[in-house]
Amino acid sequence: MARGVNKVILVGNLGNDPEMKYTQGGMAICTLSLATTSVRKDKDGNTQERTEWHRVKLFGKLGEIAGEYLKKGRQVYIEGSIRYDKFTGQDGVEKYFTDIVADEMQMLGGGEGRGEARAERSERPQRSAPPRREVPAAAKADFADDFADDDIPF
Amino acid sequence: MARGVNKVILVGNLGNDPEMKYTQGGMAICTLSLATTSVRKDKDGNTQERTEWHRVKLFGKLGEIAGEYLKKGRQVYIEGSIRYDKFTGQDGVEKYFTDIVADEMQMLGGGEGRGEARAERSERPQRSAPPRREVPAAAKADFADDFADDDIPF
Amino acid sequence: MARGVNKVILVGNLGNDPEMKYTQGGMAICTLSLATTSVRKDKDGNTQERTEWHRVKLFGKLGEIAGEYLKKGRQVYIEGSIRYDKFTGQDGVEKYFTDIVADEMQMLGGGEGRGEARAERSERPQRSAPPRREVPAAAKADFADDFADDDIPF
Amino acid sequence: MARGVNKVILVGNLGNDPEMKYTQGGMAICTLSLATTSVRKDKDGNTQERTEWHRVKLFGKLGEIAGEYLKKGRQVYIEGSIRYDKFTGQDGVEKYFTDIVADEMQMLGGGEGRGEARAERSERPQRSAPPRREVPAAAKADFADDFADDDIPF
DNA sequence: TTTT
DNA sequence: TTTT
Repeated sequence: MARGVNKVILVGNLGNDPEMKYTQGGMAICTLSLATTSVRKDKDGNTQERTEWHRVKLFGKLGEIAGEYLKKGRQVYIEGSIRYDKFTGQDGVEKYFTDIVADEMQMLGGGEGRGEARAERSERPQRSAPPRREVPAAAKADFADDFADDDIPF
Repeated sequence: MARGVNKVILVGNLGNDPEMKYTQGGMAICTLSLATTSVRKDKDGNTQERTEWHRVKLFGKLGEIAGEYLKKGRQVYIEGSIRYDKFTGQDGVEKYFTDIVADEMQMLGGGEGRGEARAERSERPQRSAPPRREVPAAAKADFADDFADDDIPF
Repeated sequence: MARGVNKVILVGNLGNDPEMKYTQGGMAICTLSLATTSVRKDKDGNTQERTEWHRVKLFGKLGEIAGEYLKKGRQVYIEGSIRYDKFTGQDGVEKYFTDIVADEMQMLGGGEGRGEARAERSERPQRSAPPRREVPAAAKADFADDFADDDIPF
Repeated sequence: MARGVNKVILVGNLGNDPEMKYTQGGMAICTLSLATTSVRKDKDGNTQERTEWHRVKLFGKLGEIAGEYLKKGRQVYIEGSIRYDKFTGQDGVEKYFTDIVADEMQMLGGGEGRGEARAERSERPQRSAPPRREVPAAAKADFADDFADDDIPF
């Protein structure tokens, strides 16, 4: 339920391996650095490239799958929403962050030894049993547990 | 032409009237502050709202139309891409900005005295003849002029 | 979970009031006829319009909300997927249908007496208690019951 | 310019090599058969798959690039719109077709010998010089010619 | 800062 | 069949 639409669709390549963290409650938080590059010709006919590096967050089971299967360089489809956050550092300086919170992830390219995974985020992040346990390549079906609300970082 | 997909779809309401600027070359830059609100129930069953304020930039003719027809409170559909920028202030502190660069805009809601406009951005921002001239409600057809590349702020 | 992405985003106006049906199990099936119009200039500079009429299906609680709040003429945002079906009539002739199966719906325009509703479809269609009962304007939170699989028409 | 939004985003694999046709004016029409598969668990916990076969049309230069680089089995990203058509056969029977008209195409998977291509459709289909000529892998930049309107099949 |  |  909401008022408005906040939707992001990305296809890009990972600049690094996924970074994994876990909340006290054991929920996975996976952070991806995802590159999308646009190209245009300038007035001299030269090709100008510009790369955006998106910080993508995946929570719960979706984050576990991402951490398990994604690797630096891998191409991935992400669907989610934009979230803007502001923190004040110890130095009193305000810092701004923009994240893409993923609802859905799909590995692209298939092929040799690349595995296959796709998952969608349930209504809200779900407890993952023991962190880093073996995760099936295709998730989403058994998002079913409940989470202590304090665990959810948004 | 590009490598990857960087697509944003927003439906929200304007928190303020559009802000207009013009480059030296006369190209319009319209900035919108657009709210999207998501709602979820916390563990106590209370409704939790969270509003994201998107900074949306519209260039050239699309920006002129936005400036002409949009008003505070108005509901609008935006399609575009995410752009991350970093500037270093005179104090030496780095500042980060995230913009949604609009490719397409459509006013929603119709009705009494609300006008109607929809436009898409051409390949790259286009020179607008004299700034603030009368703009037809429905644009896109005559994006045809050329721009000095220095005018394009990205 | 899936292989591939099949996503549709529509903003349009209803050509008629919603059509409601219910499965034997009591699940609502709401069908909308939604118009989207594109415009282009032909070589003579004349404006050419073309309207697509989308057949949108909303199941379960999402369908109940649509049936309750939407009316002919109303503007609506739909997110969903395309589904192609083939039936063979009694005359032995094959008939093809294309539906947009909605995952999410949001009424647009707000304003006087138009109500407000937004909902998302849960993993799979959910049983609605008694058909046509009073439905809150904003759903999605309590998609929780289970459905006999025979009820699900896809 | 338009009233409404009619947007489709697909990621899928080609069931066949692209089919190429050319209008009398020499414009390429490329037709793809693109599979997207969704998976859900039925009440017995069995995995149920359903595959949609989308008929995707790419016109002009975009169609030439598709014809040149895509092959059966290849994974591709398509952005476009839905178009419904009705024809009456010689037998007097009405036939219905649903096409996805592509505005943008991007080959996925990259890697060994797979080439790389992405293109966007210009405002309206553009004349391609000689059909089947050598086409650069990344298009979109020089969509510039004009087309006899009769050539455009929609 | 919007909207319902 | 809608809407502007």
